Amino acid sequence: MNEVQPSCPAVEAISFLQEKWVLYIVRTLLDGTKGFNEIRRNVGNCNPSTLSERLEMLESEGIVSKTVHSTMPPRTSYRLTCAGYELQTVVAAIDSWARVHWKPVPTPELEPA
Amino acid sequence: MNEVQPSCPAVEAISFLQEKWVLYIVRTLLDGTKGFNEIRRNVGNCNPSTLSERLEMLESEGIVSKTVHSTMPPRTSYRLTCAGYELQTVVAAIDSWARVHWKPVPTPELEPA
DNA sequence: AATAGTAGTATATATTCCATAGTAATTAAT
DNA sequence: ATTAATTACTATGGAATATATACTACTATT
Repeated sequence: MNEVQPSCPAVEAISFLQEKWVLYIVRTLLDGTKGFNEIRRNVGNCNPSTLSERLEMLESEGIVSKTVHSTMPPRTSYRLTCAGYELQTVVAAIDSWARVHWKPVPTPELEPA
Repeated sequence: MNEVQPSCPAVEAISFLQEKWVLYIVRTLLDGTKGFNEIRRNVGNCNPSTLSERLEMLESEGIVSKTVHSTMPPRTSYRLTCAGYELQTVVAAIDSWARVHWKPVPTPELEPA
């Protein structure tokens, strides 16, 4: 049943959601419009070439929309489209799964000397 | 809010869910127990070294459990743990998002000669 | 008796990712 | 007033990751 059939919607969706940084990017944009470097930081310091490539592809997939406010000095902003915003259900599912199933590594108590 | 904080559950979860092939592997195992090559095929022909590495990590994360039935000839099976099975909510969220938002590339009609 | 299938591992190559530097102009700090 | 930091990227070369392919020893099917 859940095999990879070429044009199954879920397969296509997974194929871009699984690309490195994408879920983090979507997740942080759920908080609102942000600039390039802001995303970069919020996402955990993605390298700029990679982020640039990911954002372009998300734009072409209709998940993210980009607005250039000025070229020099550069000032741009990225936001989720409606379709992109609805990925919040996916992020929420991950989040609640993680809250239940994530066993945090126990922080070792500092032994008093 | 949704920034990458080191030990936030969602961040940890995304960090392995985003690894290549992982979502496909989980998705296909939702259908039940499967062998190595079966997963490999169902997932879209993942290369064996990569699949092996991914399955090991999913096992160590407690998402997948492995049973060796015989070593020679090799016969092994993989299945989701309870925690792994509950990732179905994530897969379901992706699936329903995709059904709504995936615009299939229109197959061009064959022109009659 | 020959063929295909099992679960991987090993190796060499291809693809992807990363750190770093650099751009020109504005703003914040000193 | 001068300096430093910040903006959005691109370019480059090196590092990490993924890939195709061959291989194993044994069984089940043809």
